[in-house]
Amino acid sequence: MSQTDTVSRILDAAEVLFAERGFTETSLRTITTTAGVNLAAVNYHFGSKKELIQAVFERFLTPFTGALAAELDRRVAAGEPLTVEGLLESLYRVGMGSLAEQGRDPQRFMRLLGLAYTQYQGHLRRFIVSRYGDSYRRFAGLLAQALPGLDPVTFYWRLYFMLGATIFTLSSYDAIEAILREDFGAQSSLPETLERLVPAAAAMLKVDSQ
Amino acid sequence: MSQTDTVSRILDAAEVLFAERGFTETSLRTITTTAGVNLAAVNYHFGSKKELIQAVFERFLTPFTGALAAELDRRVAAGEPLTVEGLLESLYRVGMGSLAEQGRDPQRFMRLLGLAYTQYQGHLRRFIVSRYGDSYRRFAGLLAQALPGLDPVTFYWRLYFMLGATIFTLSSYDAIEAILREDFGAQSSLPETLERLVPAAAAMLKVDSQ
DNA sequence: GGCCATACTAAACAACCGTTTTAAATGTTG
DNA sequence: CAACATTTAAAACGGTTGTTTAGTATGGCC
Repeated sequence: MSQTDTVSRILDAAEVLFAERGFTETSLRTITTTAGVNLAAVNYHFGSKKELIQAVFERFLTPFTGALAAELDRRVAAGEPLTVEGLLESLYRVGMGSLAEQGRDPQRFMRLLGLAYTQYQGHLRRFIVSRYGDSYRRFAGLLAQALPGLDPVTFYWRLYFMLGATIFTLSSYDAIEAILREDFGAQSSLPETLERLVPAAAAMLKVDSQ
Repeated sequence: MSQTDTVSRILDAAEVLFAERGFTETSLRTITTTAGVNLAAVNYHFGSKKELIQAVFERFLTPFTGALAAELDRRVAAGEPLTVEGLLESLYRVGMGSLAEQGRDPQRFMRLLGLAYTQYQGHLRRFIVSRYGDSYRRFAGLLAQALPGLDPVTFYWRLYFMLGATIFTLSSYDAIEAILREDFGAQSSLPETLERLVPAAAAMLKVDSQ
């Protein structure tokens, strides 16, 4: 078993288990046994549990923000007008695509993003902000440009409303979908849900202040 | 020290600490020492940590859903037309009021609600659904009536979008407010934020499907 | 005062946690 | 093949967790 094998087996198991139960609720022993590696391997390869958590986020946020930057570059270079709906579509499409092509589950990362906000892990928030703050600010800036005349404070509150609706809904996607399927017999796919989310989120961002 | 004293001191401490750090990250020893009671008191009065968590939720959800029911009754009895904005205002006003009058912090309960969704505590979700599911369904039903012609599946997805925006934003209210205050020097109160949230959430619910 | 149920306390319990240590195995390079 | 650095392995470390036990105090009632 080569090093990269052990490392990625740990990351794979940690990713799934963290998304399922959270960080504190997942022990290194659970991770290493489901990964089929020795307990001490985590501390050997990652140093500590904190650094393992950060590595899990790094592995999906780096390709994601990279793909988003490329997509935004492409649109800007092509001179396409950047509308609110267009930007949201880019965000969601890249989020789905950059993960799906690795055969990984988009909902899982939404759950992880939700945990990063909710859980009591100061180091994680600091890590994400310092590492990916620029990507966030660029997207937010373009979105603000697509909403001229909106005062900045209102814009940022609505940006958080939008993030909340997105992260919260998609991180519970499987549970919500199961409820709706049971109550209405109508099953909906993740792309369909995103097609519902784009106009709804756009309407929230664009509504005239009372 | 009377029984109710010890019980409510434990609940007070647990409420604050749970909201701050989550359930697993808060030990019974931390709770009991900040409450100034003996460690064994939790198991004596509540049975287990799980039941303490449920008791914390019961103490604020029961008055909240009660006040919401009364408010909805009042509006229905008065023959007031129930608009989307009106229902959201009722929801938020009751949420603020029923807690503020007890001198408790509304954001704290939003954080707890957010945790109930995010954290890996199956018993909690089951407890809340079985205990307060009726209140939820009544509010959702009235909101659906205020949105005639909207197909049910789309309505429910948007309801979750709205819940996500609300819970997510308000549970991180203090952090978001601090960021905006630093970047724009404009400080906003919780009522002001809810005034921004009502039209934004209403617009999301009401937007014509593409 | 004597009795009894309720409430509290101190101490110990077994189980689990993240991490470290020490040693064995493996792979790489001269 | 020998020497070396890297990786894996088993075992133990000290510390913390939720819970239980056994004993003490407290307050009301006959």
